[in-house]
Amino acid sequence: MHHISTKIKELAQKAILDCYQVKENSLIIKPTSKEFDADFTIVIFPLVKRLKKSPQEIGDTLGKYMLDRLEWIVDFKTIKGFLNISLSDRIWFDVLDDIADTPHFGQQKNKGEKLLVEYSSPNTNKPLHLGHIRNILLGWSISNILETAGYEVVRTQIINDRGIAICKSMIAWSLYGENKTPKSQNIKGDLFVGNYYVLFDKKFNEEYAAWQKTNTAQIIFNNNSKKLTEELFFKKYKNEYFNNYSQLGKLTRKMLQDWENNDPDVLNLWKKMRSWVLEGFDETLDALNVSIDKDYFESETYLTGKSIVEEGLQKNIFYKKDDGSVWIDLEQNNLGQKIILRSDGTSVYITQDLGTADLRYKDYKMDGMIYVVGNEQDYHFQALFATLKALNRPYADKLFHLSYGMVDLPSGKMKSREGTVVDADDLIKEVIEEATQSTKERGVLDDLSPKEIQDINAKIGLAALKFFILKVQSKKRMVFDPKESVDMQGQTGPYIQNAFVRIRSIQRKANKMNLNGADSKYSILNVYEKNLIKLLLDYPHTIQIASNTLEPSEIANYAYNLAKAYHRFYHEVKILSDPDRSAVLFRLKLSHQVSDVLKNAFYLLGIQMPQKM
RNA sequence: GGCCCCGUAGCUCAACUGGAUAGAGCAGCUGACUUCUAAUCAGCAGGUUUCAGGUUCGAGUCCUGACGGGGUCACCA
Repeated sequence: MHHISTKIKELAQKAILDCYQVKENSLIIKPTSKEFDADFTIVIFPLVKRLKKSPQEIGDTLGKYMLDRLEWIVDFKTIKGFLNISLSDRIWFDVLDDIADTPHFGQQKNKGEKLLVEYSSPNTNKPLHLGHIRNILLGWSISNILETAGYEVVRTQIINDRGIAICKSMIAWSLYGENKTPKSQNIKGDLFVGNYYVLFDKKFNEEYAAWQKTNTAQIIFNNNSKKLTEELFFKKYKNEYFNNYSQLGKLTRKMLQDWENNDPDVLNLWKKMRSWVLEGFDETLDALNVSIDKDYFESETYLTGKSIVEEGLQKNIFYKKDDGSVWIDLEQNNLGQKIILRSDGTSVYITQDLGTADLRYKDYKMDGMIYVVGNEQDYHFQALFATLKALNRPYADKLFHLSYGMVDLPSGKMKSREGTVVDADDLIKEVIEEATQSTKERGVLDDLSPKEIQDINAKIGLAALKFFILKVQSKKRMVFDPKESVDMQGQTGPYIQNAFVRIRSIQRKANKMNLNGADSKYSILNVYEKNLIKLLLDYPHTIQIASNTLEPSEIANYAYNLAKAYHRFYHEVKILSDPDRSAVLFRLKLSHQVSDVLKNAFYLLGIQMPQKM
């Protein structure tokens, strides 16, 4: 019964075959648009040329044929090149019954495939920000969607916990930290460490500014300035200063070497500070109500890629230049030459990713992987996938880059140097605060315990934030207006929650009225009811699309449309006070199914439903 | 400059993948709570889908070329 449209399509194809002895495979069937009174529409135009008959004649012939064969087709009309088909109400009652009888409606059957999803993937030197939030929400949501679409899913991340940037915060803490800890300062661990990362930059800039006045610096400037102003020259020279003259730079590079040589003091410091950051990350993920099954750390995987480099060289998939660096030729994929290993034998970004991929295969034997990473890395992933393909990895045919656009502020790009980065924890706090204000004003939660109130406010605030981000197609760059993100009216998460809460409220009342049981006498659907059933029927299809296109926004927009249709229905139709008992029971049943699907769809987005609001 | 992505109402986004008169929300204006929760509903207004060509019965969607925005072209990640 979930396949009304495919049934109609098949019948239409049969009709074409029987009436015109022509086979038509790419028939288009779609829901009839609102301004016409029918249920499904078959587009006739493509047939006109082949059959050399008028659209009207073809439509009428096919319509009549179908009307005669299927009892639940009750009418048809050919308008211009469109054959509009009307179905009997009974089929929609059957559909609703069928949905109600389907346990876990929307859940597709097991595909027997395991997919690994990578998201979040932060650096352990500063707290998460708005960009990470988009990443995490997309990763979490697509994981849920894939599970519902029948895949087994493993949620992972790769944590960048090594390298020069990490050492900067370690140096700053050793020099200026006075043995303070997140606990002693009562600061969240990731923010605590991030502050030292910022402090390093500040101290380094001071050091650099002082150095610029020295004779050495002036000589360098005079010899190399090439007409640049002093300011501009030293801006460009910063990196070289760090590597060749800076005291702090020297300390930092020394620390990285010591780290790679397993110096116990450095390792201890590194472990301590890393654990602070990771604790902080955990808190943020908790606050967002998401989780990750398995962490991979670059500190653990950065060496493993090297065995793959050996393998690639042996199989002549990679080649070595005279200086010792290793490359792969991806010219036939239009991706040029890609470096796989540095001339000094140390690994680069892609080396790690090759290693991590194999490590994951060893751990999980997955059939494929999805990397949730910003679109500035499109090229990297093309190269990575092509390389894994060249290496003939068993999972190489099912690798996807869920490439999402940057998040801008109304004022423009987020820039850490200009302090315009929106901190994840601040943002979460803010949206919950906004929800709290709102529920307080409206007084709807007054009879609940403080804990329940807090819980509901968190659900509402997070719904606003998450929906605001997930409703946008992932590949599009989006503008994040903090003011709009806490909006709770119109096309928002709370609007959809509100539809759910209205249904719960009705159900509570219905229970008190002892309105239970089934009644099948209700037989005439109004447009609002029919519309809701049609939308419910769309749900599995929507999951399919979202899963195929890796697009949570499909679910977000679907949920909005369903909630909107319910709000309309709620306003236009008496549910409990209708004198016809069979109507009441039918509408309760319909409402219940709507609430189930809304709840499920929101689950797919990682958003929870409150019972009251 | 080469390659990749984006361009739809004042703003934020849709448009079932080529189908009928391009839809929602916000902001603005008007109306609906003694009635199942008004975080709601209805209405008004808002568009040469950046531009110019092309493909065809039919283009916001496909192709070409401009223009505008962003990304990327590291032995960074």
